[in-house]
Amino acid sequence: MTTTAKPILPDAGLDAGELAAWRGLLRVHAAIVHALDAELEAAHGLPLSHYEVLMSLGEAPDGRMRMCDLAERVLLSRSGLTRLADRLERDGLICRARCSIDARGSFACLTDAGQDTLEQARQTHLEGVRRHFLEPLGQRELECLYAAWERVLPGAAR
Amino acid sequence: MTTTAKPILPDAGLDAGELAAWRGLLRVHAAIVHALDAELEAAHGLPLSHYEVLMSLGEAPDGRMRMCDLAERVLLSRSGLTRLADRLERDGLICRARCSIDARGSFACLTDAGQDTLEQARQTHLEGVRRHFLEPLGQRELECLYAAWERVLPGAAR
DNA sequence: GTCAGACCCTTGCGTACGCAACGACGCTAG
DNA sequence: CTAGCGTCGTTGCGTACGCAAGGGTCTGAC
Repeated sequence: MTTTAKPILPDAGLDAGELAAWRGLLRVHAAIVHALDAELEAAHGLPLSHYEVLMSLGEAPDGRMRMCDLAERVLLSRSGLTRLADRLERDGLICRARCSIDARGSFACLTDAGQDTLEQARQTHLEGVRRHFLEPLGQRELECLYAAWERVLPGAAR
Repeated sequence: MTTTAKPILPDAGLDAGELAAWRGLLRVHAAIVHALDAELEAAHGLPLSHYEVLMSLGEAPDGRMRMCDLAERVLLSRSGLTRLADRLERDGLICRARCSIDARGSFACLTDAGQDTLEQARQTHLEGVRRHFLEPLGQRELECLYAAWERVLPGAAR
């Protein structure tokens, strides 16, 4: 508390402020992700994980991305993304395309249906992020969060 | 839709600062949780989810908690906790006790082995939380994070 | 040319989780 | 007492994920 640094014992527990910052991260993350997922599912039958893929593709040039880049973007393992892409392909929201330059790789491409779904779901998702996360925070907190992320994981927010 | 705050288009995307705050939350959470889990597993063969149960019990009076309270504490569904408790019981780290007051309920209780494991793993976990999360942040950022959590999810940090 | 090693995506397998349903039990009203 | 409803923990079932292994492909050294 009074100590900004730590002349504390090596195995000292966390003080109240540290604990609050840490537990808050876990609880806020869990609560918001759960709420966003539920809202997206209720409004469009689309899980958050699906939306995140569509959104990533929507932001990418030509609406397509290499599978390995996409996996990194949506915080999934490659095998995890393979199966998520399988589901999205089955639903007609994306399609795969062989990469002409590197025959090892393949692209995930947004289909027209995927684009439509993305545009509809986008409203719900943005509104949810604003309501659950951004609106309660002021400009000061937002800047402070960004600064914190940059210190903890440089480049995490791009 | 009728934007309460901003005079932006109804479907306006997030600006750079908002996006950074939001994406940072997702990425920082994923990175830290993954790192903590890997370190705990490497050092003690204990997944983070197991540790969180032991820690919660260790903080509770008499080292025991009702299953439903414990589930809420570790951010799991009741069924999820039932099976997690099964694994911990099989490993001898906790045991179940019938609740004499309410015969519907049961307690999860820390065993001696569970206490030992907790004490060993505690060092690793605290050190990880400090190194990955607390140390990069200054006192100012910590307080700001706490304030942010309190606005987003009052009481989230207790 | 070709061979070793790295990379990309997929697949087999094991595991962890949530939802819904269930039985056991507590609580309250009548 | 007992009927009705809510709560507690568990279980069946379906699903999502990661790790490790595998086949196809690229690259660079020789």
